[in-house]
Amino acid sequence: MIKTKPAQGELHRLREFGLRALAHCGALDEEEEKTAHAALADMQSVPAGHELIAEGEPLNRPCLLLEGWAVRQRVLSDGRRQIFSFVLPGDGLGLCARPDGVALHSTFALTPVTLAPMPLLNQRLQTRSKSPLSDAAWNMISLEETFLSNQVMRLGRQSAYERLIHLLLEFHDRLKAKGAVEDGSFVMPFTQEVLSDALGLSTVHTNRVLQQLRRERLIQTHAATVRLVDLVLLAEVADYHRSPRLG
Amino acid sequence: MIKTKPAQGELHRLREFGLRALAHCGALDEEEEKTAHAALADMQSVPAGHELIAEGEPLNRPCLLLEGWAVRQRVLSDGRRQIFSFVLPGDGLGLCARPDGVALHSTFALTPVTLAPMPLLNQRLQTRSKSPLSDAAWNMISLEETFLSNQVMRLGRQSAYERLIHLLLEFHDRLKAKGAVEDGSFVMPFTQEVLSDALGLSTVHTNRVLQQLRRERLIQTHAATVRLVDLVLLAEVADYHRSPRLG
DNA sequence: GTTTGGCATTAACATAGGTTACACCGCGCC
DNA sequence: GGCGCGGTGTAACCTATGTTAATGCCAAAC
Repeated sequence: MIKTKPAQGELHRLREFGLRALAHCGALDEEEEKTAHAALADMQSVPAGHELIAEGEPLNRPCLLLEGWAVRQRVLSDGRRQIFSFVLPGDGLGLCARPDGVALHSTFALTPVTLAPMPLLNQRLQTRSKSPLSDAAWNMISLEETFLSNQVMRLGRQSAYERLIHLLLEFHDRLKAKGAVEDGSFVMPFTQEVLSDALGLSTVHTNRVLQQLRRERLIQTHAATVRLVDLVLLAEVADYHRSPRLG
Repeated sequence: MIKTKPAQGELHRLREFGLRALAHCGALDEEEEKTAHAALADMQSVPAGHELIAEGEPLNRPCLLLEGWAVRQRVLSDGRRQIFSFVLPGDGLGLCARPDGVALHSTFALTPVTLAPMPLLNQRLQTRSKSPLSDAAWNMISLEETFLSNQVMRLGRQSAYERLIHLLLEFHDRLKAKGAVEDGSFVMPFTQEVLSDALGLSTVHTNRVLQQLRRERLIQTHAATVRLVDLVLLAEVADYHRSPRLG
């Protein structure tokens, strides 16, 4: 896999972002902050389209995603793809509660990504030491589970219209918790095909529903930026409930 | 909740079944077997239709399901129900890897069930002691995750026909691992509505697909018993792969 | 600056699956 | 033995979503 260091100027910004993301899940004490700070120096960039974790791979290299988006996915033997969940900047990657865990899904960079290995995260999960950092790790795992549960609900019992809204709201809230939302608008740096593979729809239909939402003035888009215009109404329509753990 | 002891005669059989189920996931040493044996004395029966674990409830009372079937489910505010996973006899219930875990789904008895509290299971998860019983607990959790992943794949990217076959094969393999399959046939003690709510289909369509499978002589049914006639062909059609962890 | 290729958009058409409604069947209950 | 009820089986019809294919747009590559 091709890996490079990010540009010098970026480095500082990303490191700060990483520390904030960790602290957001559970405030770090001084010692932990130092360890995390050191780990963040190891950050690496990977181009879009690369596989970050292969299905079946042992999960022993936890990372923090500092920049870019990734997905967890599986592919049927005839090529149909299902996206299970999204990994956003500030999210953990390759975490595992089980001692001998193995990846159930392949993890895949949607955009160029920057990530930093964060071995402490799994260590803390394994040893069950009680610390802010282990809180952070458990929080991340716990959120992943919540999102997966929502994904099942969407796919099983919601219409395309509801599903799309529900997913957009999830993005909104997750990004907002990371300070990446401005007046209801945020960046979704990927194609409608990705959205379709997450929602279990065809690209054509995903596009139709997007058009409808625009016509109804529930969302606005330009380039990769989406703006959710009426959050309350959208949440109502899609039976969406904000995860309390998003803080 | 109404709880009663099962009949005397049953008690012995169910206890043996419970011990075998635990041992199947990770062979017990003598001491653990004694503890488990004692715990199994506390078994209780709950009538069909009762909620065993409420959504949001803290997961601190792990149990072993000894008899009957249960489901984990969520319900949308307009009443649409989605079943996330099934709990079969011999499966664990209320397990949680996280220290402060809370149920994401409501767990619900499909039939009258008998279950035994098994506090040791969570203890072992929490303390990370290395023992056969903790292997068993992790195995159960790990299987749950696998099945949930398969559920997403089914709902997102498979046709009704494929979905149904895939789920039937999953039942087959899980029950077979517990010795409850005889020449490809096993008991599914619940209505087609349950199947529909698991597969994200209407009951009418579930019925249609069942008819089709019968016409194609891929399955046979009588009363609540199903027989999968050609396992290899079925697996091929539904892109089904047996979980290696089923032993 | 032209070409090219990926992506969004749109239209026409096809179909899987949903909805409603009703008949039927077995079973417990009076 | 008749009645009521929950479940299965069907049919007719409807619609959400898939498929195919064509068009246009824009940005990167040449």
